[in-house]
Amino acid sequence: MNAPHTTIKHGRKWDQVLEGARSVFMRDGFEGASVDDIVRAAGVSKATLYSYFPDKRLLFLEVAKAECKSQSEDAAARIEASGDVRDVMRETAGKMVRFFMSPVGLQVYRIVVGESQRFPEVGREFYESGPAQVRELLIRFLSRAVDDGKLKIDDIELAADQFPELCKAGLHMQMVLGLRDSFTDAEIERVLDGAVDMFLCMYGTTESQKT
Amino acid sequence: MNAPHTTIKHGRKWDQVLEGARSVFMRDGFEGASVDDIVRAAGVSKATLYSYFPDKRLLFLEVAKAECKSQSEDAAARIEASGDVRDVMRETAGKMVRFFMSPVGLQVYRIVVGESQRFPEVGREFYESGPAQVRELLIRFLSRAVDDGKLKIDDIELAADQFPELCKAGLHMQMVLGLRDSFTDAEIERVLDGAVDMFLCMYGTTESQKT
DNA sequence: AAGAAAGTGAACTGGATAGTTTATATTCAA
DNA sequence: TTGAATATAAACTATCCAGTTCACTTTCTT
Repeated sequence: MNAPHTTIKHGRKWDQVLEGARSVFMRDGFEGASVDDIVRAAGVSKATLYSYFPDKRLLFLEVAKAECKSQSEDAAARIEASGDVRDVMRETAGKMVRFFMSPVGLQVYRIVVGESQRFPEVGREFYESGPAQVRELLIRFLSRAVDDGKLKIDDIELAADQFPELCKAGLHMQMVLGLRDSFTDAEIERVLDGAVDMFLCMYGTTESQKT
Repeated sequence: MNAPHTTIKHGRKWDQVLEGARSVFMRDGFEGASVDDIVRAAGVSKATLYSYFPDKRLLFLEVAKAECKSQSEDAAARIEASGDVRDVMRETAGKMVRFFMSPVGLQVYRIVVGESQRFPEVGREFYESGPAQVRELLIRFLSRAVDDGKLKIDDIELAADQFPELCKAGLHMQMVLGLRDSFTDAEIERVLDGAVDMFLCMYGTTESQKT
């Protein structure tokens, strides 16, 4: 479709394989997904799959990285936007939490957690391409806000670690453990509002006391 | 050793099997641990293991529950103690985070997360016997503090979910993903102090502003 | 149209592992 | 001491699955 012969990537079926892998991994997890299922879903032969990806693990890693990339680019667009600190944080919070709690976000997390013990590069690459990107973004955003006198933060890195944790308070664990498979918007907003309130209570200056 | 014939549990080798399973699961994860390894570690025959536990998953669940139980009892002792709110929270924070970040705590988490998709009762039972216990404890503690006028909290359940998240800000994920295998006491204390400061900034009344 | 590159399918290798069975041995209570 | 309950060792069943190979076909390029 896009760029007929400009594809510097790999052969024609690369995307097809990746998409098949994505859908099967998301449905069945890492161990649960058999390579035969993946080739069937991708409509591709096993030999083709193995001509692109040396093994199942690397294939998964590629899927996870693609997800993280698209996600963190999305978050970036939001956070670069200027505007009231509270509003930006509130929107960013929404973006983040809706990703961790999406089926894809949860499944990537589950698999990465499960595999990063046996395959440390899985954990590392996931972290670099997902959480670390968001963290950098937040750090830049917070630094700017501090420079502008809109926030007062001694330890910006700590603050950048605290915020995402607050945003998923209680929610993420229940979903990851399969106790709940969804939350209402009201339940989510309660947590997000709580996160932003608490964050600004600690680090806010003039604008933005508790709503 | 203890209680020669008082053991209402199961036969004589129950504990032995459980201990062997614990050590192998903690070393190799769930999929990584073979039942043959476990029986070897336990010094027990395979048939014996299967006479106590119907399958590998239930065996793991028993191990995880035992860990959680001992852990949450430990946390209970600390939090029931009266004293300055800040001190109790700070100590509780330390307890919690040192458990999540212990090899056993991490490994139980990794396995439970990995398996709770395929086996929902694993997630549920883990949650009930670990995080939910601590949550209840916190809720009771915070309610008391609110009644005594030491804290001001509208949504106590939210607060009880926020606190543990703050305590592991940045730390837990890096360990779970294998990016770091330990943190210095100073690194941990920075996060714990930050958690307590932020929590009390939001919910504190008279005593306990930022240190 | 022809040769090269990419893809196919199906069988195959090699290895792992959960759970069962059985014949034998140990433990323990009465 | 005896017999019932419990434990053992080891072989066995029954799968399952990642990754390879190869003879053959499709697609692309020129």
